[in-house]
Amino acid sequence: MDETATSNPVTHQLTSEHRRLLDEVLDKWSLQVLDTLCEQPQRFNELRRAIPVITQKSLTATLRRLERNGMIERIIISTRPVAVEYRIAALGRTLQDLIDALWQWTASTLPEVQAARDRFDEEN
Amino acid sequence: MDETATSNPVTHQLTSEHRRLLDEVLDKWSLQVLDTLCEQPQRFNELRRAIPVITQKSLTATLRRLERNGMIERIIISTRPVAVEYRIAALGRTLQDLIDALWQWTASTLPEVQAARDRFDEEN
DNA sequence: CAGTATCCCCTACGATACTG
DNA sequence: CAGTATCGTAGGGGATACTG
Repeated sequence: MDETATSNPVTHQLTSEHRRLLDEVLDKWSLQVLDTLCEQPQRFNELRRAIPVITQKSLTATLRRLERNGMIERIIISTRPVAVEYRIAALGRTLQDLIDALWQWTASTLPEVQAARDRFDEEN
Repeated sequence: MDETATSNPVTHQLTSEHRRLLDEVLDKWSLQVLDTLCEQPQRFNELRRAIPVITQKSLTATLRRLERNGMIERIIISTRPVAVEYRIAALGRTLQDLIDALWQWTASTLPEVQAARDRFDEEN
């Protein structure tokens, strides 16, 4: 589908559009939400429990943004107290490996990063 | 080197430390700075020219943060008007493939994302 | 249950001016 | 050249209260 950037390590076409897409998808809470939804569909309050530190407001905003960008789907189940289920969309699935790679990267480099921080802070 | 998270897709140890590391390294300008430095070391004003939209202030802040986290090195060359060179550090190199993957992901999915946005916006 | 609606703060960022 | 210093603004996000 895309052989645009196949062997083109240097000249990226980094428009602000591309950067803003990453901004929207890699923002403060998105990774954790996507991560959670990659495992299985979740209801709104299930997500709150899965990510306890997030506020309702931020969770709503994150879900709306991800839905708008086609990363997740919002499914309304018309029961009496309405139920809403969020599930990862096909586009969101394409991010899964990247997200996993990012988490693994943090896990494996955090110790060295912290050492670097300590060095930097005491030099300063 | 790390077989910690090799076959562990579900239970990440997502402490706030890990998330904050991503926040510091994947912030608004970091990707572009790292990307540029991965190609070759750059002086301060070279970086400004490579990323024209960034302000001095933001570039300085980004460079300091990346240096503090061990991603880049700041090398002072004591000439009369002092020269400073920034270069990618070993830790920063470990991010290179991830960054490339992220850019490629944006490039290949942006059209679909925009279609999703259009759909979302007209439904609303 | 799944959200809105407010208020409020804080800091990220831009713009501009200045400096060793 | 490679930055600091200062001012000002927009909005991201928390806390809290309310609703179909």
